[in-house]
Amino acid sequence: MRPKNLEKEEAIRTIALQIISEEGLENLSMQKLAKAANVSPRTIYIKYENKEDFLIKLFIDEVLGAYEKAILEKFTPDMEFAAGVKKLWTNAFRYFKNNRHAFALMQYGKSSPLLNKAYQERDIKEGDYFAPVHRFFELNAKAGVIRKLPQEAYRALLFAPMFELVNEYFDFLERPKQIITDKLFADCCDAVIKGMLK
Amino acid sequence: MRPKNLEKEEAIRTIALQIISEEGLENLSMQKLAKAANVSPRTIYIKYENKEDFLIKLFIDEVLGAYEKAILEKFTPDMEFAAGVKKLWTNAFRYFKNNRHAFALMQYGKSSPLLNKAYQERDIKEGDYFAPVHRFFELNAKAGVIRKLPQEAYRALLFAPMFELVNEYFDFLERPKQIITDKLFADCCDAVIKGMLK
DNA sequence: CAAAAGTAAGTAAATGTTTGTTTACTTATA
DNA sequence: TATAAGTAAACAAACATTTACTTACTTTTG
Repeated sequence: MRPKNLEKEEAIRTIALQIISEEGLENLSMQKLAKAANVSPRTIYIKYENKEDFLIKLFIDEVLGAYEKAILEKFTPDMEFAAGVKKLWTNAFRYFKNNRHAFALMQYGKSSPLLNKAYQERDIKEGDYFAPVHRFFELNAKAGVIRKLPQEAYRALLFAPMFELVNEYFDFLERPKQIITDKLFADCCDAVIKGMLK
Repeated sequence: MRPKNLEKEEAIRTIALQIISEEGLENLSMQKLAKAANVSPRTIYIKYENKEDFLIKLFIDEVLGAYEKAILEKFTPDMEFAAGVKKLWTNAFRYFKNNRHAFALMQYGKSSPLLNKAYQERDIKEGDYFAPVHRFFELNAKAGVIRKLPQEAYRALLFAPMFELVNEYFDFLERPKQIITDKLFADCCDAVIKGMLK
């Protein structure tokens, strides 16, 4: 049996993210992707059932999974609140800086019904998705360090500004001067922390 | 000369937003839209040059413009900081609750390169886009009420969590119990305000 | 221990469908 | 009656996916 060429599999995923990032999800076609990845359309369909299946797996495995892993590096739920939040923010900033294309598909995850559905299904099925972060909030709320709010509110207050800053960071890459520096990022993180404290 | 039917023009825009919201931007085609709006494809091309032109105008006029108008209602740059932020948040929440389809396209504005480009061009051309909010931050920073940060950081800290909460609000509409209540929304607004104060 | 057989990986080209847009024509009103 | 608004049907190009075939490797066999 002919063994599969792992380089081709990776090229398909990598180039898909590139096209989505540069031209938009609505401009990604299977034929265009195959051509750009130097592969026959059929090759994509060996691994993925159809386009929908491909996009969902790309989103969940390549983007969500890698993001989750990166953000939780050296983070534990029992960290002191400010230190924990700073760790999550710096982890995320570092990861996205090095994975711009993944960030683009991540953003689509918030608007596209297809990916949104995938996200919610995963969230329900895998109860331990971001579980350490859940637990981190829970512990700090119990200890009276932060206000008691639903997890959804914690996520909105803590992560939404971070995403927006990363977005701005990429926008400014195409302009003469970058304003989203590590210093500014840290200042914003402080503001978010302060807002959540009791 | 036969006068144009304004109802048809509106149907085109309304139904486009509906399709984008329910099936995603990538599933909106001109022929599908025409059929759904009970109109010949040609009719769309009377007013709009092509699909790109249509989407950009839909995004800017129907979504951004209406959002801007709604959010600035009874808001002035000289308002006291907490009161001003609360006004912006409640205006936005009310507007989106009544315009779910517009919110969907708004979210795409952050991911789609096409709409993103349109957004940035508008932002540059019309210097007074959200000018009252700009000025509001400027005044409060000068007065020493809030930290001094770039406008981009203010926007990230102030608006990003609000958008995320609206997003959650719509997600929870399809579940047994709504958790994004006016009360929770107000609590989160307080947290954001507190974080920005000096 | 080489050569043949078996097999999944891979390709190029074609499938029928849907796409954005246009053509040739009709309709409604100033 | 002049004219822009509107329609139905058509256009080539691009779409997702499949068909029919070849390739490259593993395993079995003589």
